[in-house]
Amino acid sequence: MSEDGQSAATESTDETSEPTSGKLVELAKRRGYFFQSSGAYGGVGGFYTFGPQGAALKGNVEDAWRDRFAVAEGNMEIDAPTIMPEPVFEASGHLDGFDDMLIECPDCGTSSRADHLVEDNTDYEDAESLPIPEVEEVIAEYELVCPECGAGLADVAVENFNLMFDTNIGPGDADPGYLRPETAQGIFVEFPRLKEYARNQLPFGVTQIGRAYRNEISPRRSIIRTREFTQAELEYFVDPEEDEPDLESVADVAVTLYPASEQNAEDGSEIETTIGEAVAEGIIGDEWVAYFLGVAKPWYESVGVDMDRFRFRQHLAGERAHYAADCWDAESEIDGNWIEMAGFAYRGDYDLSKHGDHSGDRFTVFKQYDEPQTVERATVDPDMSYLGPEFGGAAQAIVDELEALAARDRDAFDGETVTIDLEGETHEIPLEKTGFAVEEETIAGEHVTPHVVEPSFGVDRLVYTVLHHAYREDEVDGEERTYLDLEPEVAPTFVGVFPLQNDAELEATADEIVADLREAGLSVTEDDSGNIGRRYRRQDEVGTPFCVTVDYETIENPETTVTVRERDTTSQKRLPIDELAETLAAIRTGDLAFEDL
RNA sequence: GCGCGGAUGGUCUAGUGGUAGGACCUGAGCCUUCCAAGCUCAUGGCCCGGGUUCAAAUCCCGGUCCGCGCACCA
Repeated sequence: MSEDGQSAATESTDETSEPTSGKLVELAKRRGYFFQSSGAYGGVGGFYTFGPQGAALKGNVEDAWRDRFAVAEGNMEIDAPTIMPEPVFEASGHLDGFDDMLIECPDCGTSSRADHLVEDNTDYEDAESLPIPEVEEVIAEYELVCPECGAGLADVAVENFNLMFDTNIGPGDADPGYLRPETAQGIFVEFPRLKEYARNQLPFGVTQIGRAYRNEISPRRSIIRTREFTQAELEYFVDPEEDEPDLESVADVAVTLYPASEQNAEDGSEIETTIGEAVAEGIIGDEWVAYFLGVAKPWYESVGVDMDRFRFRQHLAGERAHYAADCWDAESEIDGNWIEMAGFAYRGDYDLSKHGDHSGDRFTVFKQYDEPQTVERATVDPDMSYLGPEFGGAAQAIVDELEALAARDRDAFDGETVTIDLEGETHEIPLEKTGFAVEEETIAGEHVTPHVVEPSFGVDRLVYTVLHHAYREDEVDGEERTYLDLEPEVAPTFVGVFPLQNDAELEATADEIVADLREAGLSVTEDDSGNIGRRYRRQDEVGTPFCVTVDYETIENPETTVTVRERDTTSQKRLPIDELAETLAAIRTGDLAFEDL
């Protein structure tokens, strides 16, 4: 976590320019946000447990995402299994595409892609499709060497490494399955049924919040890169020819963009613009992607991402999947490094077409024309009682050719006989034996494969960013203080309730208040230990926005008020107990501000 | 997976070939009429497995985990 070099790459924006990751990870461990899993058994790499505060924060973030991307957009949410059978991943391309052949140099230890080595140094073009023993043979035959140190790689084993966790479905290994490497496939696979729920009307969107698994070679940076993580994904299915996003509603959203052209430029930099302008100037190539960027930005802000440390970065041509026309990431800055929090991709019909090809089902939507179209169609209905005896085994081939010919060249049926060329031989078929006819057909519509726009969010990285961007250090009355400036909407604990001192009467009143607030649906913690300042600091450190203190005025005053203390400013106001729950609930939903009390 | 560095109560850390000390936290009590105060007491630890040794938390080897760099990140 060195400061040099890294922080120079980006202009840090505020008082937290000093790296805080170390301190944050320590706080997260101590206060129950997240920590290494299975610690009692030595820990396991790339797996983290969200503690009591972390699970609540993550849940709140997921709820906020659901409100915005499912409920507010009118999309439907599903919950698919995390394990799916092998054919799903054959179709999706993960079985091949996620599979790397690695070969490790015995001398210098460098790992290289064995298939790339072969392709670069031999005439083989698609080494990835070769079985491993054959790749090993080729390496030995061509005496390929390590690209780093030049050591010979003949007789070095090629390891197959697939980033997917595999398992067996049921007993034995006849039915392999995989833990999904992204939640998206669970949506795509169910498309034929989901489109029924959408009553075959495009556009429609399906969301899913769930776990995905990748057996990363090297998990890093606490919960930034783990082997099990949570995604919140929206697959939005559109008719590419007709559907258009409501760009107007997000046109004025101000965004920081880092387009590919700027990344490639010598002195490129981020661009401050609006969604509307970026589309007008062609910076964002796809309007759907632009729309969801416009939805995402204010949402990120609402859950507490610092907009001075946030940008959308366009994928460079090289990092884009081949089917993606345009792709942007949402990135946040953590100690001078930009990390990817979400990807917004226009995936075309790639996914649905693949599943349509590989499965027996139809991954299309029937699109009705405004007016039914009448077309003339030439058909044949061959007389098999003639063709069979006449041509024997070739009869079926002749039928196929007649059908093809009718579609291709109606004029061929103008004469007394029809001429068929079949494997060099010419056959004359009497016209009346072909059953040729031109019919009028009414076509009500067509089957179209929808295109997919995919906003895909990493929830863990977002939670990490929210914590990191909320981390604050300041001084209160000369004492150092650490607090988390979490948005009330996502803060895991919303209010702490304290009796000012050890006093049965104060404690009894505090108990009643706690019960009231909990009944109002607020997340409440009660604390009567130590002096009042310590209790305030405790809540500051987990980011609890408000604390209520029951003092002697509360039990003496007929109006029975308590103090409400706000976390960031530590300022206090007195509120009547009977208005407390209602007022705090309104603050949490954003309908009321503490300053206005 | 490779290289470098690291691992001591919940957290942060001191330390030596002779079985560990501090600070903070936490709990109990006293005190206390609003911001980590004070006093008393208490709980709690050498990452795991081998080896060397009379003796290993310390030295050696292997592993696990963490951080960083490389590679990887459809």
